[in-house]
Amino acid sequence: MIIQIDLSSDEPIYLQIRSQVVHGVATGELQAGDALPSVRSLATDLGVNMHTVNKAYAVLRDEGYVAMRRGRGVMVADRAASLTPEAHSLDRDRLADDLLKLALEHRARGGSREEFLSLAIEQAAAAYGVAPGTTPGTTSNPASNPTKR
Amino acid sequence: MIIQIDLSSDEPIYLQIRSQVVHGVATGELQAGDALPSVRSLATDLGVNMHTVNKAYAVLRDEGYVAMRRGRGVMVADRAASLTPEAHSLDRDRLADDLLKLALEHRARGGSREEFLSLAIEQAAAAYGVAPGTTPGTTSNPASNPTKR
DNA sequence: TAGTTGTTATAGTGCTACTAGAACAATTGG
DNA sequence: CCAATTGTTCTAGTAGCACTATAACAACTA
Repeated sequence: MIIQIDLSSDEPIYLQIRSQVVHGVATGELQAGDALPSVRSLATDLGVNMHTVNKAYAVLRDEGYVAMRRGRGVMVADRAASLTPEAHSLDRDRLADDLLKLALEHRARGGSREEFLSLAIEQAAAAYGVAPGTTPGTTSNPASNPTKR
Repeated sequence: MIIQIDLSSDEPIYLQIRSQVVHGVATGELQAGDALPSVRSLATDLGVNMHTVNKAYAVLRDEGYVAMRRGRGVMVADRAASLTPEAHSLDRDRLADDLLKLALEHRARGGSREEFLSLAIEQAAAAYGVAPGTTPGTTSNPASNPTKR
């Protein structure tokens, strides 16, 4: 998996790395067991410090996305195996919270509910890599997202 | 309008203030022309420094939500009047971007597209203060949101 | 004129992001 | 076993942001 960062971005480097790994997990480009570049090699590739990459990986480890073992490296974890119902409920609450914030700001800007929902449907389709109308299975829909952006 | 802050929160104080004003604008609790507490008085009420409130108001001014004039105070702006089509398009792009991020993270956590969309519909309804089934007008739906949370 | 308001300037504290160098411990492969 | 690689931990420094603190200045109101 190719990881790229934007040094001029406001977003911290370690969060950019995190986002891209999460993105890879979401699209299926990264499967459980896949090896990720080592802390040192990725740091060299990106031209950043070792500790910055280490922090990104540590966050991903705390979130259950990867497993780190010294001497062996970093690999994608089987997140489904370590998912407690409480954790899922927390994720759901956080998502609901974030969606509410977006909807409120959209309304404050004069946007309509319909516009918000049509964008939500559009972006959900992009994230899941399907046409907005279809109803695919939930599991594994590898990469292939020829969306704009 | 009553503004409250949580000093123990991770979110910066000035952004907490901003969010609550935006929330007020969204629900209609704050109408164009309404006066907001002065920088100094709100700072005293909240127990924070004047500059913290000033920064919050400055952000709101830059976003077009309020107008500040020295000697007179701060009032809610008529945002619709100062909304260029380009600005609206930018807002839309940002929202789409944020929604895509949320959808991708949701998928990375193993969540389904259907779950994401049902939450989006639910929270949009909460933000617009209507039952999820109805199709109300876009404009003015004052406060009244007896949702959980 | 006096009081209130936003505006600006300087300065200090604490925290986070990032960099830097170094050493240590577990694991792997020759 | 030995050397290389990997994650882990430590100390330390720079830069920027959030917040506080004083103070002065400028525009508006009563």
